[in-house]
Amino acid sequence: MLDLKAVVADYEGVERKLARRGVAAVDALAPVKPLAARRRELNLLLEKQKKEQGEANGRIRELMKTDKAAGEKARAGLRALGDAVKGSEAELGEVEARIQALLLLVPNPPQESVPAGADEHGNLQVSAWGEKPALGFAPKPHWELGEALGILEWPQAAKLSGSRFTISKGVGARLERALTAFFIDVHVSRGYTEILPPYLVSGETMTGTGQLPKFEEDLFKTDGASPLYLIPTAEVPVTNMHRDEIFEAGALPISYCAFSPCFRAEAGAAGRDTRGLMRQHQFHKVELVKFASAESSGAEHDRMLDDACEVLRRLGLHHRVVLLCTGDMGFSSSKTYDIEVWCPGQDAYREISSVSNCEDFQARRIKVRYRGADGKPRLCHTLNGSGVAVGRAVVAILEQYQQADGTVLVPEALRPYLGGLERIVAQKFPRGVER
RNA sequence: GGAGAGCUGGCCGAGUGGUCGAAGGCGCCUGACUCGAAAUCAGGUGUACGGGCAACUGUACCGUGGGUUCGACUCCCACGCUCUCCGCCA
Repeated sequence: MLDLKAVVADYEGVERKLARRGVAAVDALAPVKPLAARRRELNLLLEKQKKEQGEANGRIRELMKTDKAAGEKARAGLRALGDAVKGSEAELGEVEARIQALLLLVPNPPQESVPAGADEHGNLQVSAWGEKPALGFAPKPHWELGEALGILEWPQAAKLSGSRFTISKGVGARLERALTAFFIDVHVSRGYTEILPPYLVSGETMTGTGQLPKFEEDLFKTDGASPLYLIPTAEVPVTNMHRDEIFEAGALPISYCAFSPCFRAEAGAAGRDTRGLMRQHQFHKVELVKFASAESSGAEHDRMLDDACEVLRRLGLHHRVVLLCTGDMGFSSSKTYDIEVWCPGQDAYREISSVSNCEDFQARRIKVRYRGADGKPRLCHTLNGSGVAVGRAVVAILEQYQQADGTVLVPEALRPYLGGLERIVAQKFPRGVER
């Protein structure tokens, strides 16, 4: 959320920064301007009225002690003043609620260093690690490999839940569990604290990180009197964990890693990535979250990117890093790097991690602050990044480590987590005939 | 799910209609004393929004939201959360 004070102080400046996101962002902000002016008027009026009321009440208090009759008489005249205060309060509350509702729909302005662009074609490659493995045969996509190996299963999943769900079996299931443990172990060794958060959260929590109110159609929601939402990423509960808190100076940065399943409605993605593991309603992810000071968030952002890349380096997975352009960034982010891993079976680099600096955009919504050198509370900067998506790591391993005979080598770093397994070979599981 | 108790400042805790941002204590900061520290003494110590170049200053905030009242931490209603006991349960 934008700072109303900043919007009022320099409307044109804020507008110019927002314009890099496109006209829709500017249009979202426009109606705030007249409301802010009205809010200021009401604030001044209300303070004046309250001061009058306070003074009048003081007089009555004294009167009641000395001359009860006169006091009773004075009471009657104050009714109007009390009503006026209530009226002003009501209108101010209404105006503030409208401003709030509008500001919640305005995206975070991009940092200066973010390149301009309308969509993913404007993204900028900033680095790459490793190279495309020389397979020497026509690589298969992971869905063919997974099915042939018997470790990934879609027809049965569709029977249970419909499209965009997968069942992992045998080594396939163990592979996800192994990757999860491996990712967490790497991040913990590099200073992150492990968190296992709730997977269902309130609407308030979803609003704190920016999923609501604008992106409700992307979320799964429970029925009932007090509905809850299924988290689309552990970023949501972990970032909201410190809502309304003030950190003492020196406590920052605070770094968390959290495994969770992620639930996404994938509204609007009809027909895209319908095969395989790429785009599921439910997937697993290890998420990184940091709370940093305003001064250090840029450096922490780079460090988080490196932490996410580290797990891919240890797995020997070829990948590249792109800096997202203004048109491709998420709502809450001021700057985002995507890590794209090479998927030879799809002949494409596919996103496996997204590392964002939200600056104070989320912190303002959830009031997470820290004391600066002067002892005054300041908003934290929040950062989040995948470290990394587990299902997509399975995809990359299957596709990059596939062999001509259809087996898949296990990256060395992962073998201790799989009981020393060096190679995934076809497995058979009991199966009846469908009738 | 049922019954009871409670929710006040960083923490503990007083306050049952008016002078309460709120007693007292703890913690923390500053100063005095000390070679230094402890102890002791004195002073200070919240957040938000607004006004002022600034020193400063106004208003609000006692779980949340309503209501009663000239005036609510204090009375009424609803909700949330915590704790204890009972039931159920992986």
